[in-house]
Amino acid sequence: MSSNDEVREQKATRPSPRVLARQLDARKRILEAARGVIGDLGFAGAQVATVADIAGVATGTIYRHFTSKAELFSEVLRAVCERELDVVRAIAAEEGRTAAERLHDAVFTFVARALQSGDLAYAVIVEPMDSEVDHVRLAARRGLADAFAALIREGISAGEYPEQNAELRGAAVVGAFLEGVVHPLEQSLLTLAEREEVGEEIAQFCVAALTKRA
Amino acid sequence: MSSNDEVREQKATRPSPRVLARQLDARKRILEAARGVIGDLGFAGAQVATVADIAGVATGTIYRHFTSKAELFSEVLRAVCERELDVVRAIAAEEGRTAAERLHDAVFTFVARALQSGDLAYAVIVEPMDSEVDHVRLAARRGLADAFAALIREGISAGEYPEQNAELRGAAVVGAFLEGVVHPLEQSLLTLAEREEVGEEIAQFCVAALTKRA
DNA sequence: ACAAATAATGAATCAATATTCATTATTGAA
DNA sequence: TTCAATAATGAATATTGATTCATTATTTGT
Repeated sequence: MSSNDEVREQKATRPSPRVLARQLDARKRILEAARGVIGDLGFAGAQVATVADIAGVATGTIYRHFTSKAELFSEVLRAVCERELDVVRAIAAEEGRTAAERLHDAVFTFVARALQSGDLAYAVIVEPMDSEVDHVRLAARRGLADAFAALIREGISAGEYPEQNAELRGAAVVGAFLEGVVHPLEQSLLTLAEREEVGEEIAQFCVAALTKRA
Repeated sequence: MSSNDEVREQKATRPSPRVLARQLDARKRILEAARGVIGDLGFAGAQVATVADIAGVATGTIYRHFTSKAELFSEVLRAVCERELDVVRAIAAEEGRTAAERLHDAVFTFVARALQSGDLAYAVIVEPMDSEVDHVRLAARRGLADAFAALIREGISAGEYPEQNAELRGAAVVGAFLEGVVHPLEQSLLTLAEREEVGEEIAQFCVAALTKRA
């Protein structure tokens, strides 16, 4: 059957050699460009054509890597959120420290990092876009809330905290520090010292919130 | 000059009698319809034509009352937010109770009311729409944050709370209870008892958060 | 009741971009 | 080097729903 009379169709070019690398690179450039555009113009000013321009590819090329604008931006958002979630999880998993200490550090670190990233954090946390993209944002919040809920449960087991609704309080902790990030962002850029001051204040707020009232 | 030769243009119809009332009514119906649509379909499904249908007017009529879709929905959002803000302010201003008690009640009440309103609360708190509408949402959050910041300052003055960044913590309180509202909403409708349980948990969380750690 | 004026209507238009796809450039095997 | 196949391009198209506005219905003052 190799000498089939329909051989014409058999020619075929193999998938790729270094072309694959080039494509991978283009994909990466597109994602980077998208992240940059979100940071500079927010979701509001993020057009596919702009991203293509900055990435140095044609508009149509973006659709060879992503099925839609929403998918592209979802991917960006997911990546950003996942990195932050990993940081939080890593701190939460540190050994030899109380749950309260780790919770404090996780909040402090998240806030300080977010304040440093400036407008990108704003877009990630609150700026609306597509409902598909928004779904990613909600998932990220849920991920954070779950991580903190787990930490709270640990604290309860260890006797550091009184019995309480860990799920709900995990969500409240997330709400508190996200708003704590957005609030200063609406003013202006902060210095390192200011960022740490905000992070510390919010972290103390969250730790205290889990302690039983008199 | 009353017998001017250009009198034709002078005829004129007076502004209105009961027509004014009818217009006022239409305006109210449009706002109510818009609020209803937001509750049922969210901002996502909120089309001008749908609102017009429900209000019983033509699409074009909406533009005789509001300059744009964004203005219409901004107005709805503003009204909803203002009512809630008034409730919070009223509780914050009650006399003969500690700042902590009033703060507790304000949070409890806000959460319980929001959970009762269901999807409307969701849309008001987190669902994205127009950037103009979003501006109203942010303003409302700031309004709430300011109200709580004032309450915290009062608590500090009264010696109930230690020295702290009232601005920032006010924002954190708002973030905490808004997320506390959204979190349960993502699941299902709650009974009165459940709503109060959530409200109580979040209120305790917020009050505790303002107390200095050991 | 009539005419001038205003109000309401809703189908047609517009706008803003995401998405497509015919065309052109590149690539890989013979 | 040549050719078939794949990749990239970006101008043209499609979509979606807000907004307009010519037309029709109501009002008001005489």
